[in-house]
Order: sequence, then structure tokens, then C-alpha cells
Amino acid sequence: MLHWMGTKIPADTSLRSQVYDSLRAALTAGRFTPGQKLSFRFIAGTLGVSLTPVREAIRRLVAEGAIEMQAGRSVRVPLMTKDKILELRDIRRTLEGMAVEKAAARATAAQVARLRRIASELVAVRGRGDTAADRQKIREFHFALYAIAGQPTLLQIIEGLWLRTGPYMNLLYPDYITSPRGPERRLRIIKALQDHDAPTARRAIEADIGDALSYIAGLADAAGNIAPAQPAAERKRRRGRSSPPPSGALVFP
Amino acid sequence: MLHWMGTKIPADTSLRSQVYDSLRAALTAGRFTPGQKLSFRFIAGTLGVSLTPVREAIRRLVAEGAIEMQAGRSVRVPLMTKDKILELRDIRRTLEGMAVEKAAARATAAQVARLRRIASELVAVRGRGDTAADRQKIREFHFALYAIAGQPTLLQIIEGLWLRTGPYMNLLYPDYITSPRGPERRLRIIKALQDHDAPTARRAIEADIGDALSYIAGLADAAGNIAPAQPAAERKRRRGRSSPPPSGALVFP
DNA sequence: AATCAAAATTTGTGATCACAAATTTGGCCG
DNA sequence: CGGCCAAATTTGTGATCACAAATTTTGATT
Repeated sequence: MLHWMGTKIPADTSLRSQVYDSLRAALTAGRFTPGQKLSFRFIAGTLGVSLTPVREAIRRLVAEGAIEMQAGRSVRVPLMTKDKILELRDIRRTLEGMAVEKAAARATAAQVARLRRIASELVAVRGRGDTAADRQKIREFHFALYAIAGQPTLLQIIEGLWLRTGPYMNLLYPDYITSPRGPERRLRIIKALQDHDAPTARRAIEADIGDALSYIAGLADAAGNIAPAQPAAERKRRRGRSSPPPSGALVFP
Repeated sequence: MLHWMGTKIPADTSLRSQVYDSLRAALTAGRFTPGQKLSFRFIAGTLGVSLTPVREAIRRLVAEGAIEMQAGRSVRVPLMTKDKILELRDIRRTLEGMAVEKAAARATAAQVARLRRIASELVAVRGRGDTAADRQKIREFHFALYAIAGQPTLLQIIEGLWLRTGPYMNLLYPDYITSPRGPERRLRIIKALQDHDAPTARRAIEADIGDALSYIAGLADAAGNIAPAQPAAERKRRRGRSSPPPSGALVFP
């Protein structure tokens, strides 16, 4: 639920947005193979809509770099290379470092408390083996952190970068993610925000992002290509009726 | 003309792209008043196309932050505030600084020579009072510089940032732009690239961007709003037939 | 003249169709 | 088995239509 100064911003219920959300979720979860061609009619057919909203959703995703458009006329899931990951690493490290630096200067006690709560929820989820839930909590922590900076444009750009790296972040599981550095760094960041210690906070987030993406870059083969990640494990299904997804959720199989 | 390793990339001739280019050019030149509502049918009618390509072009511009979409259903040219300009200043300073730093490490003699040529052309144009030509040369210099870094994603993000600030850059004319700091800094950057002196190059570009956008932020009124810029002066028309724009150029009046 | 509800118009959205370009298929010949 | 070309199919693009929501205009009433 999006809010702004207590005023509810009405959610965009257009089919276009729903298609966008579905594609975004599928990309982030790695449900498409990198390099896979996505035809408009396949997407429209799968989601049960016409071509029109699909085309507009695709335009947005292309603009955000989440999918790429071939010279001719087809779109496909981008293939990742070591160079591209290293470039994204440098950009993300810098921008997310900037966001945290500004956040440290402004963080209120309530905001710090919220971060602490999310961090402890993450600890609780970790080790349960639910990759999808784990990643969700990580995302929640990071964006709660960046939102404190109060810089909407910066936040939007960072979201775009997460969308580009998203399909490959599953590669961190299970090896990299079990390192205790993550939890330690999150606590260090929280402490630094509490103390308004911007340089320390920045260093911690830069190390976090730098290490994670360097690790992924290290998975590249000799040609510099990085293999696609496996889809995140689904959350446990609710007991009871399982067939139809809740109210109008457009999902890929 | 776009090239890549000697291979011509075929230009996208779709109507969608032409509409996008037209809107982008109009926005950059300040031909729309900030806050102005843009109806799909107005754009389609003006450019003589149907709604379909307009809708897709708009989606892309919205994703890039060049225009914004109201909650309900209309799109408009974003209004600029002091806070937003300062945020864009910080992001641009950082990312363009990063690009120049990488460029300094890689620049070849030929690339430096090209920068020097553009810089001298800019000096030639400067003082002729042709704002549009001046801005075009500035853009050419900056992107030739950033391209040397060889980081396509970074370049794409920077282009998006220029699109957001574009409608307001005319505010630099004629007062700010006549300062001799600009030409001096460009020469300093070129020299630093030649010497592979990354820190000096970064400092120079950061000062360039920081000063320009700080100047624009200083134009805000007490409420923090920044008045729209006047459209850039048109280039001198070629003599001869003046009515129809060259081959299929979709232009706004 | 100011107010406000009803009517008229405008506007974005989604579906559908026609069409050309790209891609795949299938068969033929080497 | 492999290369090549024409037919068949798929695919993205652009135009058009219907429709509901939003906006503007109108006109009656105070």
C-alpha cells in the first residue's frame, strides 16, 4: 500500500500495470531463461489479455533495461556477462552508498526501529531455506533504508538497477548467502544510522553490494558469460483451495 | 549515426521511435511549458499518426521520468523544484564523475583528439548567440567523453538524467554560460585524460556539473519552484524552401 | 453574479483487424 | 547428410473502434 503524507495514492489498476508487475515478478524470480525470446502473443495468451496492454508494459520494461529489444522486432531476457555485472556493481555501489549516506544524516528513531525489526525478521527467515522469502526480506530492508534518504529520483534509479540484477541474485544462494557478513553489516548500518555516522554507513553498504556482485561476477565462465539462476523456491502454499490465484493476479507458470 | 565495432546498427524507423524522438526533442528544447498537460490525441494529431505509436512513446518517456503520469489518466511535463534539481545535481555529479574517471583510465590519443576538436568547435559556436547550437555542442562533448568510459549501462542512465534536466538547462543562458570556467574546465579534462589523471578529470567534471545545477537551483522562488525555460533559439534556417521539414521529421510547432 | 447538478465533450484504455517483415518449415537437389 | 530456396507461419506495428471515467460546458436556480 503506497502512502504519501497520509494521502492514499490510488493503485494503478490498469491491465498494463498488472502485466508489467507480472513480467517484473517473473523476471526477478528468474522464471524466464536469460536469452529467452518473449513474444507479445505468448505473454498476452498466458495472462489472458489482448496485445495492447502487453505492448505498453514491454515498452516500459525495455526502457528500464529489464528486457532488451533486438534490432529487428523481438524482445528477450538479457544475457548477463561478467563485464555487465561489474559495471552494475560499480553503479549500484555508488548510488546505494549515496542513498545510505543521506539516510544516515536524516534517520529518525522510528525509522531506525523499523530497520531493526526488518533485520530481525530476516534473521528469522534465514536458514529456513526459503529463498524467495529471504530475498523478499533483503529487498524490504534495503528499500526501507534507501527510502529514509528522501530522494525519490535516486530511489527510482536504484529500483531500475535492482530490476536489472534481479534475475541473477538467486546465484547467491545457498553458498554466498550463508556467510555471517550480511547480518553483521546490517547491524553495523543500523548502528551507524542511529549515530548519524554517514561514512561508516556508506562503507558498510558499499562492501555489502560490492562483495555480492563480485561473487556473481566470479561465477562467469571463461567466455565471461554467467549462467542463469534457478527460480527462487516458492513460498509454502496456503492450505485449502489451490487452483485459482487470488483476485485477478496475472502470473506466469 | 550509431556504430559499434564498425557494424552499423540499423536505425529504428518505427513511428513509435519517431514520436519518441519528437517528444524528446520538444521537451529538451523547452517547447512545452512545465506543468502542461499532453493529451494523446493532441500529440497524435500534431504529428499526424494514430494513437498507438503515441501511447508507446509516452510509456517510454514516463519510465525515463521525462514526463509524469497523473494518478487519474493524463500525462504532463514535470514541474521542477529546487529539491528535485539538487537531487539531480548530486546524482549527475556522482555518475558523470564516475564515467570520466573510467574514461581517463582508458582514453586513447584518437579519442582525446576528438574531444579537443569538439571543444574547439564549441568555442567557435559560443558567443554567436545560437543557444540551440551551443547546447548541442555541449552535449556532443559530454557524451563523447562519457562514451570513452565504455560502460553502456552507465551511459544509458546518464542519458536519462540529461533528459530530466534538459528542459531547464536553457536557464543557464545567457548569464551563467558566459563564464570562462566552462572552456577552462573542458581543457583541463582533456589534459587529464591525456595524462590518464583520473582524479583531476573527475574533480573538473564534478565542478562543472555541480556549479551549473547549483546555479539553476538558485533561480528557485521562495516556494522552491523553478520557472520554465524559454525555448532554445532555432538554428538559422537554410535558405530556399522552408515549408516542409526534411523527410518525415515529426516536429512540434 | 455565484453555485451546482446535469449534459456534452474529451480522454485514456483495451480489443481487434490488416499488413508487412521476419522466422520457421518443408522439400528439393547436391 | 547438408545446403538452399520457396511456402507457410509467426510476429511486431499501426490504425480503428467501443467504452467508461474524467473533464469541461451548460443552464437553471437562488
